[in-house]
Amino acid sequence: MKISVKVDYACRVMAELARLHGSGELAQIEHLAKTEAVPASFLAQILGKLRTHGLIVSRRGNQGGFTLARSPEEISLYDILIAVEGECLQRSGNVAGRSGRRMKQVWDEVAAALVQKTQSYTLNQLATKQQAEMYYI
Amino acid sequence: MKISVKVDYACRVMAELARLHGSGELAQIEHLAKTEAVPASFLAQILGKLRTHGLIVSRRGNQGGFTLARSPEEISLYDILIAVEGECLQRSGNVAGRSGRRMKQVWDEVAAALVQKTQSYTLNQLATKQQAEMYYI
DNA sequence: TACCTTCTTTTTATATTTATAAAATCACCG
DNA sequence: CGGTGATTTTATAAATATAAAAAGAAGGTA
Repeated sequence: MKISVKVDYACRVMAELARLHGSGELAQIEHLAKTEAVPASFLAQILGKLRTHGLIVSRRGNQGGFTLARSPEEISLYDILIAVEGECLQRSGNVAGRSGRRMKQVWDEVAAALVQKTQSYTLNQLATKQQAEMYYI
Repeated sequence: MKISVKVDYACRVMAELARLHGSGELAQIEHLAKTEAVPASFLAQILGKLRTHGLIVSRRGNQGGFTLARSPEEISLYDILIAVEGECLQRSGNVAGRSGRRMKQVWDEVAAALVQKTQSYTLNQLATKQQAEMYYI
């Protein structure tokens, strides 16, 4: 029940893509890896997931790269979570024992709260232009 | 970002302890393992954590076993989570890159929502006597 | 005291996931 | 074509989760 660095990487990179959104330029892996401090080779796999889930689009070849598939307001933290991790707050176990069913019910309710919370954050909230500077004291 | 079987085991066993609460009897590992379908050897370790965190008390020797350290209404799902997993929704990564700080802020807010939700469930809600039967259709 | 029961701690083992890296391959553009 | 850069595949080290077992400590009892 913790946040993997993989999903954190994904969010940071998506935030950077949100900043570049609208400029018409494509961001290359190297750029994303450097500005968000993510290992480039690892990032390639993460971008693959984001792409197959339709959050970003890519173009190969010269001047290729990545860009958001839709505008930042239309992409939520939850979307990124699902793309990278599959599900959020899934139980790895089974429903057994005297309390198994009741516990599943409870976990489902807790998960629902988390879904709601993560859906309330969209990319433009994660990546306002000022934010980049705001936190350098 | 998923629920480990370990913490699910812990909650189920705590629910059973809540059912036995007040009877004056101590529950032994074997009983808990059977009624909640948890591997006994694994359970020994889990009970150790719950004990060192002050959620349950134990007695050795003949007629020994475990019982809740306080009443079911005073033990929350959050307490169990902390005892077994250490923290809830901790980020494994670091705060780096252009979006690192902002993301940490967001994760902290998401975690706060989860803390609030899990604190709202207490053991008596997880273990009402009827509940055991209620879900057998 | 001797002994049995049950918790307690530690050790060991295995499987799975996570995180990372490298290399090979494919597609696009000029 | 030729180069650039995305995409896929494969490998692997490290960490974590899960499980089993054994040795040890404590408490009660005969």
